[in-house]
Amino acid sequence: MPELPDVEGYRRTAHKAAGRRIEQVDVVDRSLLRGGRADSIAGERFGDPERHGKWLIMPAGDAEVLMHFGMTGRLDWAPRRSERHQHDRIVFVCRGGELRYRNMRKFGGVWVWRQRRERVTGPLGPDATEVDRERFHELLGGRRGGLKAALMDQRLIAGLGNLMVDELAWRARVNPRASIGRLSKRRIDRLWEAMDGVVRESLPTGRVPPLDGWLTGVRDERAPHCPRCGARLRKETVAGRTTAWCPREQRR
DNA sequence: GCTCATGTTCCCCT
DNA sequence: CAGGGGAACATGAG
Repeated sequence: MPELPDVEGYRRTAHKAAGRRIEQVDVVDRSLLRGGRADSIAGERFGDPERHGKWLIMPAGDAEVLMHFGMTGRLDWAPRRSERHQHDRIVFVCRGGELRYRNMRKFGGVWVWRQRRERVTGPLGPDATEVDRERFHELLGGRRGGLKAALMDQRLIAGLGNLMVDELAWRARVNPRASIGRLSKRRIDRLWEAMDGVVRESLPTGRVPPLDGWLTGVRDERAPHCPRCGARLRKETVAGRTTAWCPREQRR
């Protein structure tokens, strides 16, 4: 699940732990604690959580808890002692409840970190919520290669994932295989407007909404059709990921 | 048994 | 150096 809006939802979940004392950290699966020592934040209080792209950052005393969710991660707030899920890998037990980092496939992980964030996250571009039209043009301007790969690149813009990129390309009526260098200013404008709309409308939902009128609403069907024009959608691998688009509206 | 999955990284080419 | 393709990571669902 986790793209920008999903992680934004986890940030809201994490906020329930803000201001609370960390009684203990249960490292159920050691392999998901990718850096730092979990017991070093016992007794500290969580601060207000932040999000940058697909990263969730929780201050805890003089440390930060960095979380990445891979493809199957999530975060839950639950009463202490209530039954845990099979894939709850790291649990932050607080007064009044516990924050549970769950991850089935074990991509991503948790860091208890006191050094430069970038050493864990790698270089990240601006969060997609903070890229205005002008900045978008600047970011894409110096770039060659395919559109899809560029928008998925977290170093360029942080937070967009496979579903969102397909969604915004479809909304902008631009082919995901398009070469950036050959896109008109007008098309890049349309891409920015689509990105902005998809991001804004997804944020409150906590996911890329599979709504009527969204590509995400139909892409998982066996024979999906374009919600606008009804053409049969294409599904192929682009930039290494399963990509859905409308061959009638998103021509090369 | 097989294929596919909303992410990232690393290696090898061009 | 910039990009692209493919494999790997780990685990489940269909």
